[in-house]
Amino acid sequence: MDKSRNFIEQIIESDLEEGKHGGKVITRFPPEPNGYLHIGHAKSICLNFGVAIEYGGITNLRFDDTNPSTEETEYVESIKKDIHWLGYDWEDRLYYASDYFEQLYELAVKLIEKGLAYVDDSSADEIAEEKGTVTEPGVESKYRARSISENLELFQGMRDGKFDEGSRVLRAKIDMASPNLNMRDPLIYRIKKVPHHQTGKEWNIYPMYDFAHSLSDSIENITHSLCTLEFENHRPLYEWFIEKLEVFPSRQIEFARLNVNYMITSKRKLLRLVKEGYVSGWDDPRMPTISGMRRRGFTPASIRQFADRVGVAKRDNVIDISLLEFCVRDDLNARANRMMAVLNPLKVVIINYPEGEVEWLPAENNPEDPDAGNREMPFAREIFIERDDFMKDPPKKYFRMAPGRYTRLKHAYILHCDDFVEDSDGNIKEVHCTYNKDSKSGSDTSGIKAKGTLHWVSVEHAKKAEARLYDRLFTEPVPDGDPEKDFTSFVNPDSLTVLHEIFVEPSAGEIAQGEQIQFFRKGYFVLDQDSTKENLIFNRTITLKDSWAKIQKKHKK
RNA sequence: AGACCCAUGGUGUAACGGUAGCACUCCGGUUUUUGGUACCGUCAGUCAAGGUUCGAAUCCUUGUGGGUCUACCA
Repeated sequence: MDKSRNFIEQIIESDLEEGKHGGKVITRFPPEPNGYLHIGHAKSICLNFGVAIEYGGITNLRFDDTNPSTEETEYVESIKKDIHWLGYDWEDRLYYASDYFEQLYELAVKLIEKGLAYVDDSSADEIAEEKGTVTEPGVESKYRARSISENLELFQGMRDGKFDEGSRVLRAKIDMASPNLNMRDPLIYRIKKVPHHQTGKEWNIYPMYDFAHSLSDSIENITHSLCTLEFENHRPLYEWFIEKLEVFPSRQIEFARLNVNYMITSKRKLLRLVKEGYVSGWDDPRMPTISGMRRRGFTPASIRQFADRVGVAKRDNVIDISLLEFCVRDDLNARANRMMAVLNPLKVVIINYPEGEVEWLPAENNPEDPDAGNREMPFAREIFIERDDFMKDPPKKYFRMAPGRYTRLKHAYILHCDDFVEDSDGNIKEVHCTYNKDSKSGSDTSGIKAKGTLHWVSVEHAKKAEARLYDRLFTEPVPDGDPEKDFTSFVNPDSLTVLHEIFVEPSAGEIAQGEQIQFFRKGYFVLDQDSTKENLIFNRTITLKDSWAKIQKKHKK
């Protein structure tokens, strides 16, 4: 059975068959260093690096740093870290568009010499005015007919800093009547007397995106330049520069950007969430940023799997976040060791268990992975169980602990619930049970059948910890889809719940930062970067699927 | 409304002129010392109308619906 190919893979395979570019495949990931990478970038990274790997090619990392007023090295560093974390490597091919500023300048000069570019003294407003509209053609600038030598001299003057910002631009001379607005004499250089994070004060002019991107691709011999759909209308311009300058023919191919419901990926809106304090920062575990997902406990493999499963096509899409959640659970189920933590404790006293006695019971680390080995858990007279694992008056399908019932403690014994203590308000204070000595896990000869299996920790041995429970950041599937309401009004007030006193089994105190674990029956967790030996902090990556919650929900209705 | 692009179950994606398949979700079931996992099953789709063809999701035409574009941003 052949793996089905997306349309980009099909293009590459057909190019390969034709022997185009000598069978080479070179892609690039071209982030602008003006923000943090998010889930949408992850798709692009996986696509670009993925197809190169698939077809024996290479992928360059190139920072598209042509606008020094919004870009910073802080972003350069975070972007590099995120790509490596995702599992991809550009080896020694770390480039910047700014590496090519001199070459790009020369190419602009060449365009002028060919009579295909001119310096325009018009103001931004005038240029906008003369651009025309979608239904009306534009008007040619009065500076359009300048001589080549005058253009050359003025362009050199722009470079030398002789003119003020905004006073002049270099434009390509194409067609002011083109139905494609991008072809109506687009700007290719503007004056910006702003220091650049890579080139310092060397330049007074900076190239525009279309010019820089097309020609940077060409300079790097990029064979397949993959970008999102909104650049589709730019492709004729991309090709115009390459054709007129007779340089390496990179090809731009557009695919649909990734959208995920209950998430937003607009850099501007993400910035607002940070600036306005809805989240703690770019790496808040609720953010769709790569750094946020990493802190949340998502694994690189799960994100790669997700990127693979969403597919690549040209139609607009909104992926159901449950697919991402599935990928995360699927990966974590296989690799996360199980441990026990009681998030909302209820004390159980095993009245026939000797006071002061402690048994260390072997506990399997991961039923999905026989090589994961065992650990030992202390068992004693007083334990904590989860508060909602006991009900004094249980409904029909409830099969956890209740008076008169038998319940299994995972890796330990079967308990019979004898009695419970409640205060005057009806709050359960503690539960009294008797255990059956012959029901020990692995050597159960008691013959007792227990429907439910509970997690637990020994009161005496458990460590206190903090848990941060995360949920979807928004309450609406498309938070920015309502023009009437600001997306911030849909921030989920319950997206973060902090539990200050949970109890974890002793070995949970020894896990490494960033190590994913499953708290038995409660979900996948990871140690947060704020965690210390004294103050353990666990981030809940995601809950387990919970069919009991589903049953409850159905009965409420 | 001018140009360009897109249209397959609830969601996403295959099928390249020859039996509409896969995944997620939903629903139901089996197994289970995690109400997890695994496994099985149910429901459910070619935007519309013409045309070409023995045969159309696929090619053509028209329509409809959606997206992008009028930054000295990328």
